[in-house]
Amino acid sequence: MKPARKPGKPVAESSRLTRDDWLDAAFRAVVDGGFDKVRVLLLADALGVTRGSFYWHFADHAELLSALLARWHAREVAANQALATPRSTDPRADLEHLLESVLAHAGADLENMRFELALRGLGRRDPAVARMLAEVDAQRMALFTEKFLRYTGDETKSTELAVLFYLAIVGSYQALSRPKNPPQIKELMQGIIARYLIEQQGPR
Amino acid sequence: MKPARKPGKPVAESSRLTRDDWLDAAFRAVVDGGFDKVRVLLLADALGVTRGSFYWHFADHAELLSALLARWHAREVAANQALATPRSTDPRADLEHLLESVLAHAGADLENMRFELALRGLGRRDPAVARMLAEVDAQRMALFTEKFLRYTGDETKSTELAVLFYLAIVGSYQALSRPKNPPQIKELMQGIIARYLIEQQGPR
DNA sequence: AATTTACCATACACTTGTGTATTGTCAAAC
DNA sequence: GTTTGACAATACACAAGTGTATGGTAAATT
Repeated sequence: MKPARKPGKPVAESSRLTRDDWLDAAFRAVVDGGFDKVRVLLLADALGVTRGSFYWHFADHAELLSALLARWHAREVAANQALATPRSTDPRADLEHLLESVLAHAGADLENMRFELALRGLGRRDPAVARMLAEVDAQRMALFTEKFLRYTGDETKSTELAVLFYLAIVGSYQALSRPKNPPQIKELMQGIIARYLIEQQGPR
Repeated sequence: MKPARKPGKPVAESSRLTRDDWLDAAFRAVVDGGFDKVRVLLLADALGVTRGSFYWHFADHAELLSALLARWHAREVAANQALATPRSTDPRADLEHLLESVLAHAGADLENMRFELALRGLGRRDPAVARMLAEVDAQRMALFTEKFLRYTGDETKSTELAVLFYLAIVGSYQALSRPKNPPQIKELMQGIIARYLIEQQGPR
């Protein structure tokens, strides 16, 4: 009846809250409602406490936001690093795996997509956020370029296709956010790669 | 010294304001600052009057917003209709003209792009806005499909390429909003069309 | 010339958000 | 078993935003 949460246990249903619990709540608020739904009272309600708790864990509202952004950035950089090492010796399978990883499918992916979308909205007003996004975009674009290069062998072709496909993925985040679109667009892209783009290729 | 503004004269520097002046001010506020910068006091300051004027022209803040959205929607539908009738007998030139029209270049185009970006942010919270955007997206996607079809002759190929390119354009609105990108991406797309995608074609 | 009409200013009430200060409480450490 | 410290509740002050009521003014009508 008394969970007795030890440090390091992400139980998230204990009696006392931690700084990360507030960050998770803020993340959820961004996902379903945007950054202006990150308000201290709303988060406190969601967590079942009052605002008094918040100002123990964070100096102010701004600190919560910057911590949230820093966490996102660190996770994205790590994810990109993980994707950088090829998971397969087959360049085609490797490229498709990258596509699947960056495209949003459902569940947690969907949440990350919504968060990133809200983040891009922030980036239009906050230059620091814009820089952070530009850095992550550049990393992912480099990933695409490299995978396309392994697959096609053509340098300029790879950079151009990487730009086109990555921009299409970013665009799909919001122009096609209706139900059952993510699977569609994934197969569409795979089909385009297979049928139109790579005619005169040969894996090295 | 006294302009004596007659009805229908868009002087925009007269003594008294009109409803459209407020809409223009709201548009500007959205372009450089987003929808939450559309506040009655800020607009009044920008227009050189006080908030008393606003509540003569509009019932409330919500009416201003819906009028602004309605104006945008009407203009976009008109623009799409204008683009529907081919401007050239050469399908390739027609397709490239569509690309140029939808891509943002500079000046007013840039402003429209920023507005639409902010609008997509709104659409994530307001289903009515989301529907409006989806309708315009569908119209533009149909345009792309038709132009590609005229160019390639292949039905499924055209729809797939239309989706890919239109999504890339939407993505370019925000992932590449740095200076001197719009011209780059335009030529990148034209190059991709010319070099990779259309190999086995012939205009009908 | 008088009056209406269109537009603007001023002042107030209300709401919603942050931040701060003070006090309360439970569990662990001593 | 006290004491300490991490966490939470309550209450207040403050700022920024909308909306409303009411009065002022200049131009257009008549």
